[in-house]
Amino acid sequence: MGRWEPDASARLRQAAMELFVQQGFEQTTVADIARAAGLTSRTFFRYFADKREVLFGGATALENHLVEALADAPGTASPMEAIAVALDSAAEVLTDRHWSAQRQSVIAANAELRERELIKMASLSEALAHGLLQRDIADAEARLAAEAGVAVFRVAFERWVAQAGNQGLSDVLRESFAQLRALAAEPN
Amino acid sequence: MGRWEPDASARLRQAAMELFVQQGFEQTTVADIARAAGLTSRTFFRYFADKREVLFGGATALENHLVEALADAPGTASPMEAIAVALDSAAEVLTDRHWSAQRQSVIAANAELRERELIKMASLSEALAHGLLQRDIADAEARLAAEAGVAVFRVAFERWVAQAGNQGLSDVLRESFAQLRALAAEPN
DNA sequence: CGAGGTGATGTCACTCAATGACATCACCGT
DNA sequence: ACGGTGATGTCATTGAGTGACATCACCTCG
Repeated sequence: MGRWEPDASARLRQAAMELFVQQGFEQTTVADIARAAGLTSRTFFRYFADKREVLFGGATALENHLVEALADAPGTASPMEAIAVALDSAAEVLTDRHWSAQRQSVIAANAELRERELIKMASLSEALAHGLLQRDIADAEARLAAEAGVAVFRVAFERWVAQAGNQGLSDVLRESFAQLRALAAEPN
Repeated sequence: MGRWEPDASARLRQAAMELFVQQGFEQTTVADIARAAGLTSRTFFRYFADKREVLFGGATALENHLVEALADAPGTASPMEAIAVALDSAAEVLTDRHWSAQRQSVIAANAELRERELIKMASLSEALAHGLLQRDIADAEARLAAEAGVAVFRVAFERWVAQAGNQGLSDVLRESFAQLRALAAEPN
């Protein structure tokens, strides 16, 4: 037995999620979270850069996953095709729809958390654009394809967590991509 | 003569911009800004919800402008066409390219400011989507068109402030929309 | 003209997020 | 045993943000 309980980071994440669900993000202090996890605030900030970040630890992992999938996409794929392949692989990580929904509702209820969510999405977009550059796509084209792809992802993800049925994320993504294609093909 | 110097809000904005440019956002305290404007921190927070907001006062005005332009777009316009019309009207507000560039560089240098910028863009996207709903566009379609349109706007705006030449924002926007059309038309 | 209301600002006290410096102490290998 | 290491705690401090209340020039109304 170690001197300390194991998995301090996971305990903090779990305690934070529970408290946020119970009393909301603002009403929960970092000291509350740390106490619930049997630690001190100082230790919280050793694991998370700030109070919000405790909810976004998985975002970096997701981003890496998608970037790898993009790199593995067929070399013959068009930019949007490659982006679609990459986003589709998110379904491999986001398996627990209920947990995603709970996290989404905490984030939706707080402006600061929505901001953080957005910058994570922007980071994802940049990473995907960078991946397209590796495929000799021109800069503006790559950024635009990545931005549009992430826009599709956001819409699809929200539809996926909110749906009454049990459609897979992949299917919702496919439908949303088709919708964008239709929209952009119209004269403008 | 009034008891106080006029335009407290404008003085705070100006002092903030100068200090941010000189020493950066983080290195500037709210007390610094207030002192430079001949006021106290407490008064700063009466005008701005938080320290970041002093840079984003114009965002609401821009949003309103675009929403009005969207409402004025021809009823026959397709969703993307209407969005393009609305975004084009931004050129009427964003006339001072140098000021925009200066503001952009302050924002780009700080993660918290980038977050705030993103949520303003998201708010713009929501407002535009809402405007499309008024035109009897289906929800998912409206959100997607708005998201894609704002993605185009972001790319175009950055190109506009960074360019060496003197191309108008309208022209850059038109080019970026054409680029999206080409990207989305490709098989995926 | 004087009394009282109004609105913008100041003052004070406080909470909480965040960080740096330094102490503690179980465990591990030598 | 012994010193190093790493995870944690303790303490002090800064700065953002807020609530309660005071101040005071100006305005209006009797």
